[in-house]
Amino acid sequence: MPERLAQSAFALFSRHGIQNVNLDRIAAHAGVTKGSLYWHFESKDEIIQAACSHYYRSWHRRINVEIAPFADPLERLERALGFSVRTCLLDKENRVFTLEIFTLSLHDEAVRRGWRQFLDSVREFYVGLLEAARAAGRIKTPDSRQAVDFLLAAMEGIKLQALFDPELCSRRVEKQISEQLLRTLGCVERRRASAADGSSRAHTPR
Amino acid sequence: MPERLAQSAFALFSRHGIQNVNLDRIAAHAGVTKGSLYWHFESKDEIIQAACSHYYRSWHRRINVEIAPFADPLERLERALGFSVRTCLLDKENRVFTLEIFTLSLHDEAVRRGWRQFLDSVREFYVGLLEAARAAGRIKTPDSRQAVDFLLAAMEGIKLQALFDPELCSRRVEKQISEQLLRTLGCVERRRASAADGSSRAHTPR
DNA sequence: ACACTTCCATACTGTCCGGTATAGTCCGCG
DNA sequence: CGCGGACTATACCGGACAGTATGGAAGTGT
Repeated sequence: MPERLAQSAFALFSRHGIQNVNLDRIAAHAGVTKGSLYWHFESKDEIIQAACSHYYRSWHRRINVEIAPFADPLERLERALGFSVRTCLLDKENRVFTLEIFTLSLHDEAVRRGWRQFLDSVREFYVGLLEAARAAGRIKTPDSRQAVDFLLAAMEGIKLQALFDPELCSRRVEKQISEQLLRTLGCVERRRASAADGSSRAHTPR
Repeated sequence: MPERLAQSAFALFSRHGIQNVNLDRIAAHAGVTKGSLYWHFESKDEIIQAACSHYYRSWHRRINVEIAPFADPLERLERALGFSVRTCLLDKENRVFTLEIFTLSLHDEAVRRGWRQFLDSVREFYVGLLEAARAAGRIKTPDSRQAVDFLLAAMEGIKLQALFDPELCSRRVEKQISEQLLRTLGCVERRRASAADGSSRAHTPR
C-alpha cells in the first residue's frame, strides 16, 4: 500500500504539480482515503519523498532496460543518451515532476539531498559508460567527469527549453541534440563515419 | 507605487519562493498594506507578472551595462557569456526566481508566454553578438541560432547544477564553463591564442 | 465649502488543506 | 472466542491566505 500511494503521488504530482494536488486526491487515486494515507506516512513531506524515491528507482530501471541489449560501449552510451534526451523532450511527466522537485529543493534540504544523491548515481552511471567507450577508443575526452557534468547540465537545460518551445519535442530534434551532445563528449568514430559513408545514416536509431 | 510593489515582490519571491510569500508581506516590504496593493493590482497573479516584468527589464539593463565598454565583437560575446554564467552560478536570487517561474509556467499559460518572450529577446541578443563575432572571423559556427539555443540550454542546466553543488559557485568554475561554452560556439582565435601565448591569461577577466 | 478621485488602512470572509481524533473492520494468534 | 495490531473511513479542526467591503486621508477642481 505505501508503494501504491507513492505511485499515485508521483502520477498526480507529475501531471498537476505538487501544490495543486492535495492528500485526499492522492488517497483517492490509490483507492483509499486520507486516514489510510496517514497510517502509512506521517506528512505530505514524507509522501513527496516517497514519490521521489519511486521516480529515482524507475529512472534507473528504465535506462538499464534501454541499454541492456547492447555490448558495444559506444552503442550503450548512445542509447543511454538517446533515452535521456527523449525523456527530456518528450516525457512531459518527467519534466513536470523534476521541475517541481527542483523548486522544492530551493527551500527544502531533505529534498535537495535526495536529488543530489540521485544525480550522483546518474553521473556515475554516465561516467561508467563514457569510460568504457573511452577505453574502447570510441570517445576522446580529457576529463570524463567534467564532460558528464556538462552533459547533464545541457540535458536539464534542454528539458527547460522543451517546456517553452513545443516544437522541440520531436524525434528529429532528439536526434540532433543527441549528436550534439556526443560531439561535446569528443566522439571520434561516429563523426567520421557519418562524413564518409551515408549508410551510417540507416544505422541511426529510429 | 506599482513599481515599488513589483520590486518588493521580486525581492521576496527571489529569496523565499512564490508560494512562501503572501500579499501582506509584499505590501509591508513596500511600506503599505494589502489594501493598497489591491488598489494597484487585481490579484496575486498580476503581482507575479509585475515581478517578472521587473526581472526581465533588469536583466537586459545589467547585461547591456556589462558589454557597453567593449567594441570588439568577440570581447562583447565573452563578457555577455561571463555575465550570464556568473549570474547562473553566483546569483542565488536569480536562480530562485527563475526556477519558481519555470515551475509556475508548467501550469500557467500567461507566465509561460511571458518567459518565452523574454527568452526570445535573450536569444536575439546572443545571436546578434554571435553574428558580429562571426562576421569578424572570431567565431566559426555553422548555425548561429542553433548554437545559441544550445548555449542557453546549457546555461539553464548549469544553474540547476549550482543549486545542488555549491562548490560550483566559484570564479574558477565560472571561467571554466565560459571557456567550454565558447568552445561549443566554435571560437577560433581564443583557443589558439591561449595555447600559444600565456599572456592572454592576464587578459582573462578576474 | 463641497464633490470627486486616487490611494491607503483595517477588518472581515470564505475556501482550502494538512493534520487529528475516533470508530470500525479484518486478520492472525493463543 | 477474545484480543491486539494493522489498516481504513469519516468527521472534525484550526491556520493560512487570497480576495472583499468599507471608511479615511489627501489633493484637486469648481
